[in-house]
Amino acid sequence: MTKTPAGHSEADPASRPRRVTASDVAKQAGVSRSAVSRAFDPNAYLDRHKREIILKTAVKLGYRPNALAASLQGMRSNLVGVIIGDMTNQYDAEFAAMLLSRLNAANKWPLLVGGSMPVTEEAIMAVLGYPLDAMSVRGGSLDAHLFDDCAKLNIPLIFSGRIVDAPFADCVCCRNAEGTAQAVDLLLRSGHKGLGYIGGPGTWSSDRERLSGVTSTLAQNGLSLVGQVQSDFSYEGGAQAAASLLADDRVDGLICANDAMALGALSYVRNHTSKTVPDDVAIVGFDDVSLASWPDFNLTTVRNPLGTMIDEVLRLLEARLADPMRLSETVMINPILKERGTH
Amino acid sequence: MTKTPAGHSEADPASRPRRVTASDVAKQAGVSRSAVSRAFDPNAYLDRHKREIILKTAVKLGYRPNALAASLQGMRSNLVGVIIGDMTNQYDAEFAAMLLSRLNAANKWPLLVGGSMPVTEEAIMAVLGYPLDAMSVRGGSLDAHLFDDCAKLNIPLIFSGRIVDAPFADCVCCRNAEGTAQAVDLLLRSGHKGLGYIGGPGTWSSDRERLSGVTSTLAQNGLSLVGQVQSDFSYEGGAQAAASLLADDRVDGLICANDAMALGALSYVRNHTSKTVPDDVAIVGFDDVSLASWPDFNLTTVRNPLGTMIDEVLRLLEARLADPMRLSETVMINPILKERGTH
DNA sequence: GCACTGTCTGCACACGTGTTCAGATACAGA
DNA sequence: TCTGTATCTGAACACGTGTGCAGACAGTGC
Repeated sequence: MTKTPAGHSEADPASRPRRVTASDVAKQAGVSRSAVSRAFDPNAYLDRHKREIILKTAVKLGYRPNALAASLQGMRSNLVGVIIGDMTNQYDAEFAAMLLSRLNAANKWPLLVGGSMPVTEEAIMAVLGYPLDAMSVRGGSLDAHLFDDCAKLNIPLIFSGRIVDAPFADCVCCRNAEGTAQAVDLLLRSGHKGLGYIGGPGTWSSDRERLSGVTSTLAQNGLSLVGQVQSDFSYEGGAQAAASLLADDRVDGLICANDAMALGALSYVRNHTSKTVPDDVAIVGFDDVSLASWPDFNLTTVRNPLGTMIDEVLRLLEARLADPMRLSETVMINPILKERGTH
Repeated sequence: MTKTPAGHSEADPASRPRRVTASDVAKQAGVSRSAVSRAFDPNAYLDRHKREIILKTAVKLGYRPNALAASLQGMRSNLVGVIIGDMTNQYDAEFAAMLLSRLNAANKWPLLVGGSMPVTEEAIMAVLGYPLDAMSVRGGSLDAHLFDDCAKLNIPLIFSGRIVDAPFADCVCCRNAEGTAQAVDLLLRSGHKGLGYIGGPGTWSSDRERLSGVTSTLAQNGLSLVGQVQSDFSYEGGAQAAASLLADDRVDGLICANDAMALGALSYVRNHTSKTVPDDVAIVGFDDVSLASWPDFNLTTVRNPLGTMIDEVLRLLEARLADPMRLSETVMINPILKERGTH
């Protein structure tokens, strides 16, 4: 751990584990460090010729202002924390892909928490150690005291797929109940009255909303669910749930809380029963992931509009950064029924 | 832009857009700022009682040491740049999901570039403005001068899915040619001799290697490709390519450079021809994404072992951080043929 | 009492940057 | 020559943190 300061020996640049600094550029170009700093600000007074020299030596040395040091001066860090659920889930992966590239395009740099494992609180705490401009939280369930921590650190929160009532927290969410209500209406119209529901674990509010859209619409028609299973949002889980629900011969329609489970159910019916879709069993999903429109599945589903969702997330983010004191805003997005071949 | 310093008025914490700082905690707890700093270092001398008080007020105020300010002192930033290709691609999404959560588990925080759009050079330059400990690059094609920039900034690079010869750059890559060679062998053994190849744009080395594995193995058997198409690694592209190749009746086997295209090809054969798989046409993919094993597809494919790949990426990362001067290491990973139902 | 050790503390510096501030230079107008 | 203005410059500060350093204090052995 000798930690040699390496004495600025220009001879062997590889032996210097330091980052190139503005002082290095200044020394090399024969100007003051302030001048280097000014060279990167188009509005600062600086001799045109001198600026040219500085920028040229900066390129030569590979200098790049340390964004972190800059953020100490009260500048924006342009870092945005992004808490992603389970990217092995199709919809979350598509959401992440789009959100991340949109953030990049807006010159914001996502610091990611999550991926395939459940997000731990230590992970969130660790990432709060960085001076984030904001944090985007996708679905999931987080302890409420996290909000307090973020509030104390002045880090605004933007939720998607979940409504949270907290100051300086904005939300964008799908009208889940309306979506599943439309799905039920569709199945009733196409003559399927023995409906089974494949839901998630019920821990997320959006999950519960989707269920309530089903039950209330059935109730309006004087009906109720024939069967109901809590599953795990996965393809395999959907297949298992379908197996259990279809053991009851009255079931001639399955409403699923997401597409992955709907695809699993569809696969189960095709490969493990003698029934046909949609004549014997209708299946409707939720989300409209790209797979749903593949001819192999051609799944009827409720579209949870990804683009609109992310447009709103970014709009809310910009608005919050522009005015940190603005009132919380919640945007509700209308789902769109996509009628394909499974109803 | 009045930029009020907000005069430390404890009355209205919401009007103070500053982050809670070690000095704030020190003032509140009646100790010196150094003591606060030491309270977070378990090995530092500090009165046990005093440490307790400090940690308690830190929690109350929501204090969290600014990791960025700490990184100025020569500490690791624990930030790792991650350049992801196209996460709407199945394999890349699975790769990203696993890599990101593994990084989290290792207390490294991924700063993401990319997602669904091609990665721009400006984006990479911008993210190099942060004091990254390292950068992980997945496949794709990046300008060589990027390597120079990283070298000048002392940011080690770790490539996956691509071999790059540069100092302080480590690589982990699949033996692509061997993988497609196994696939060709399999098809020849099962009696398919009229092979067509669906490749990528040919800009990535791994893409070219997969092709060469096909052609060389065919040559060893005195054969050659009946047809060949350059596509775009997508499901739709695969379907189109299959349509074009199968116009030639001699073609009774398709080797695809990735699973997405193989699934597209499979779908085309099923839905737009009278041929059956695998009797009339055999199809083999590459990667073994989770969809490939779904009963709906049951795709024979060459497994590009994700877990092993990422294990190695993390091992190389740790090794490089432990010894920045170590020689470049390239790890080659053996693909595994997964025989399912399409050959 | 003296020397020594182990524990504890605050001051002061360093890190790399943006920006203020006072001063310098050059040039125009009177 | 003097005043004023526009352009330019470097020193100095601030940001929030970790840590070296010197000193303080208490306890122990002689």
